[in-house]
Amino acid sequence: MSSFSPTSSAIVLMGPTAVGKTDLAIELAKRYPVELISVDSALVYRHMDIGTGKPSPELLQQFPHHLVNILDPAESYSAGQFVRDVGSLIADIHARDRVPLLVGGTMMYFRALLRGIAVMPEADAQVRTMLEQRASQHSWPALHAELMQRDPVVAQRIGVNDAQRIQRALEVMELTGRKMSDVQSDARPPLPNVNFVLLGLNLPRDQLYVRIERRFLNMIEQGFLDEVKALFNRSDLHADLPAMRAVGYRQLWAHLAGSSSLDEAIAQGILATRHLARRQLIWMRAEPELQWIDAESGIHSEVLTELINKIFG
RNA sequence: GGCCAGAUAGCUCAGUUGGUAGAGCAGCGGAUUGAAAAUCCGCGUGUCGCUGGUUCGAUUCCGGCUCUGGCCA
Repeated sequence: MSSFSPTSSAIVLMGPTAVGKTDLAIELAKRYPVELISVDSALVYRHMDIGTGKPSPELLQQFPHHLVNILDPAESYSAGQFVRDVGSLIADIHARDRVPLLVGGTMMYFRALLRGIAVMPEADAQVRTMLEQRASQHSWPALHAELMQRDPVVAQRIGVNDAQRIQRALEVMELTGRKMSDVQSDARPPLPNVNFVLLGLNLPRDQLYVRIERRFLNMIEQGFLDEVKALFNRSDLHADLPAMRAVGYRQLWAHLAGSSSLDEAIAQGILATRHLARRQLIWMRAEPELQWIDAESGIHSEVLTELINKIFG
């Protein structure tokens, strides 16, 4: 059996929300010399603990996770920032003769890490405001038509109603003077020398959906609403922030703002979580190297054992 | 018990001047380059409650029945 060098390998553990990624990662951390890196666009935020399913402070102390609690909810993170952060983390972990275990469910971050992401300017609040004003005057399809003139390659893969991507493409042109399609073609895998071992944790869909509902209701029992209330009461936060658009937070925020009953907000939160899980699984299916692990067997999975043995001998 | 209104997709409902039907939501599939737990796109056969009648043809019109609301007793 061939084996990989631990100091050039990294374990990637991805899975839909509520499938049990954290539990499995902790089990691995108990048994092997790994260091955990969270790959999660919501766990980066402080003060968002219950609704994100963040490991408890005790667990985080015992099994430290990189890239957890690194930002205030008023700030925003990005796939590009993630790739920069994770690159140096992986190098450091390898230098300590340990194996990085990247665990999470933000599939775009995994994609950026594995296949690369172009060097592009960060979001620019002024440019975005300007584009939103133009959109409210002329509509997003009109701006899409403009994009079709200026950068047809990118325009053709963006829907005429996809406000977010139309805005981003025009923003990049505004800030760089280059077509986004040109800029994107520069993307390269950022860590070509790291051997990523891809594991995908999954459960049958109906079981996953049951777990999602149970977990959401459990979060409510744990005081999720109070957590959102504390954020809602902060004068510097608002519903359009990336952090406040997170599943569950968005729906409970809307309830606190008076647009739905608590029961409705809970039902909508569960629904949004199911939708999230479905989209996560779609990303995972597109990953040809991914080895699927049944969450039911978890740490006892034969596939997992075999791959782990290849890394650690 | 009487009167009235309903009964159509998993749910809420629209519709067919009689030629076997379509929206929203759910569900499913997909896209995804600094907001990604975001954003966008695609997919609609279901004894049209049951049963008789009229008709070339009934989910549609008529009768009976069943069930569900509401009102009256």
